[in-house]
Formats: sequence, C-alpha cells, structure tokens
Amino acid sequence: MAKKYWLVKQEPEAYSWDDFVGENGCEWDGVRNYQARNNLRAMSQDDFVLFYHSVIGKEVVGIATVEREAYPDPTATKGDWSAVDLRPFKPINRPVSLETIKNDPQLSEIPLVRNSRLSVMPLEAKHFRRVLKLGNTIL
DNA sequence: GCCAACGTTGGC
DNA sequence: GCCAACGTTGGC
Repeated sequence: MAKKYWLVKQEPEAYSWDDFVGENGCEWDGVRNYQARNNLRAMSQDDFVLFYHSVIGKEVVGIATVEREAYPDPTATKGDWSAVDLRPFKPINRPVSLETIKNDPQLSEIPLVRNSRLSVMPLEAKHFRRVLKLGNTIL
C-alpha cells in the first residue's frame, strides 16, 4: 500500500521536536478530538508525519514515521480514544514557518491553514513534498 | 492578552 | 433536534 502523509502539531513548550528526538520517539496520546483521532486511526506503519511546533515557533521542524499503528490510548480514562507510536526520521534542515506555508500558492489550502485547530491532519503527497522542498530537505 | 474558530454540553 | 453558553486551541 502506498505511504500516506500526515502532520501533527505540538506546542514545543509541552513537548518539542528535541524532546522527541531525545527519547527516540514517543507515544502520540492525549488526542481528544474525533477528527484528529480518526486521522490517527488511519495511519499505517511507516507513513511519514510532519512535526509542527504550534504557538511557539509555528513551523514544521521535523519528519517522523509511524512506528506502531493506532491502539487504545492508555491515558484515556473514559471514551474511545487512540494513540500511535511515532519515531523521529530526520529534522527539517530549514524549518518551514506557517507564514511561508500561508504565502505559498501550492500550500495555501492545506488543513493547517484552513483549520488551524486540528492537531492531526492528512497531507497530500504533493503537499508533503512541497514542504520538504521549502525546508531544503530530502528524505 | 485578545479573540476568532471550532467543539462540546445541556436546557428546552 | 436546536441552539445558547461555555471551554479550548492557537494565531495574531
């Protein structure tokens, strides 16, 4: 099956890319939004996931891969929630800011711009490649 | 710090 | 089932 592409958001003050790299990956849990949860559930092993710093930085800083597909979120005491495991793949050489993304005609329609509150979102392959290009990064 | 956008809750 | 009130997220 073809790889899919995703973007996840995290406030670096809570959990940064450096934290993520420092522990060589983590459980992506705590998502409490149905749309975001459904996106987590649609992830397949080895899909690529862009790591975006929200609030502070507001830029795409790294690439992760899906190490383990969705399983019940152990941090959820009630409700039907999911987590995945992500692992760092490589950093973005030149982080791609939200401003750059908004000003790029090829990227102005991605969910990051259209729905700023969604924390786990799908990306089209062409958009994923475009972000990498803007970030001066090759897989 | 403000507020727009969005989701959830609960009264009716 | 509608919608007002409220809470949260995240850009500015």
